[in-house]
Amino acid sequence: MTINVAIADDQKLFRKGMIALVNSFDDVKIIFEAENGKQLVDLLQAESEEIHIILLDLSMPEMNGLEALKIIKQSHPNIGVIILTIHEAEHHILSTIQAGANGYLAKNAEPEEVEKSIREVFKNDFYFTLPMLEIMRKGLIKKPQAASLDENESLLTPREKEVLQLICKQFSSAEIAEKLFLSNRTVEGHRNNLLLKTGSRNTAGLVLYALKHKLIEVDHFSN
Amino acid sequence: MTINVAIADDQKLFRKGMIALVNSFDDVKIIFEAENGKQLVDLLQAESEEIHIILLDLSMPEMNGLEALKIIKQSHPNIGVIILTIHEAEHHILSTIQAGANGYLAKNAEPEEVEKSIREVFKNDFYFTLPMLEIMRKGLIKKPQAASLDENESLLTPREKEVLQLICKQFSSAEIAEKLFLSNRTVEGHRNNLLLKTGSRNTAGLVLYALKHKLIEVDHFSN
DNA sequence: AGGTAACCAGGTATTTTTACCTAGTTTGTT
DNA sequence: AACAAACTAGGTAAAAATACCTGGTTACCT
Repeated sequence: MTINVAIADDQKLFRKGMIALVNSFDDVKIIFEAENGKQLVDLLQAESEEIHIILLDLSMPEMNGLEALKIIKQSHPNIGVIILTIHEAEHHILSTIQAGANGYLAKNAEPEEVEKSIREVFKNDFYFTLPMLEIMRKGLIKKPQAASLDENESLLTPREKEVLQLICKQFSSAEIAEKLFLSNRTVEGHRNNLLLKTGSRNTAGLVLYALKHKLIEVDHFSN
Repeated sequence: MTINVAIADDQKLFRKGMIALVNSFDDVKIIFEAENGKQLVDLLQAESEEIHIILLDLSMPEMNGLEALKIIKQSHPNIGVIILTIHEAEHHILSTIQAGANGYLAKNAEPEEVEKSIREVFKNDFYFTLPMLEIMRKGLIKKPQAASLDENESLLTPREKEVLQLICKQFSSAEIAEKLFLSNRTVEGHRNNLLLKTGSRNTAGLVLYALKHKLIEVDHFSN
């Protein structure tokens, strides 16, 4: 079976080179080419042949690769998209993966890797190199940094955390005191310690601290 | 060349079955087995043969797979670890990837997939199935709810948003007034309107509102 | 030309928070 | 037994936030 490939890249020479290279692979055929994202999307709509793989450059005029990727993934979720790029910036990689990219290929990659990536994406739906997986890992670690930060949580005593959580629920010190059967002054004391320990200037800082250290979740609140 | 594999799983029957299966593959050999994470780590230290792949169960007594994984990745970063599990919960997948897992294999997978995953991890250092990639993507996506909530943002005027952002940066009304060349009373007026419009009871509520409506980002703050 | 919304700003009063103190009790640890 | 840490709670004051008013200006829309 033949793998049908489309390519989008604004650099004509590079594009033509890639077309020649890809067509030299067994059972792999370039169906059409585009020189920007807009054209790619249009040609894809018009194309009658089924496209399996798209080689997509990120930096293109008119409509860049990321925008095109998002559109394509909506209309043709089954097409495997391999990002072609010189950029190795984490940001690019992460945002393309979020958008649904199936693979990533450096423009200075070996010809063998091009072939491999196409076949892998066709077969397994994705192809990522090891350094990329590392970047993905880093990207994943960013959000649930709870693990790295909840050591600091131990900076706060259980009672302080409890008070902090109630502060984040928009209760005043007096209300918190009532809830916890404490004196207002005690709660104010905890509050002061919280400000000191977290290095915050006021309630706003406390809420942000609580969020950063996963003591509360944004979604839990009603407004 | 032979791929040397170790396996850790507390269920003896399953473990023995996997050993038989894996040994049936060409040029793949089980070197040793462990029935919990602790034993795996110990045996790995003692082993003289080079281990290429570890098949690792997550739920094990004594020391679970995740803990073992972290330890192993520190001492033997080049060993490819494939997680064996019945769990398909996102949480497990994400935390194992963060810990450096090289692949993921459902316990009800086809025997062919077991072989494939071992060879892929050995060759490419990782093997993930499509649904897993989807989960990784979801984990990478920061806050896709933005679209649903930023309609409400128009509830606040530009000036109000500006004031709100400064409130979240822990500035007092007086400081905000100074920054924006306004009277303190004006800022207090904006503050009042913010409380009214957002339905908050105090500053804590304002910060949470700002977060929910993506007017600020948690990561941007220092404490 | 009138209406509306955003923006600015003042008055007055109360509540809440923040700052800087001290100090007793309990609990757990060495 | 001594010690530290957590929890409790009080005093005093200043600063800030909240509540409820009023009113003026500008800009934009119809």
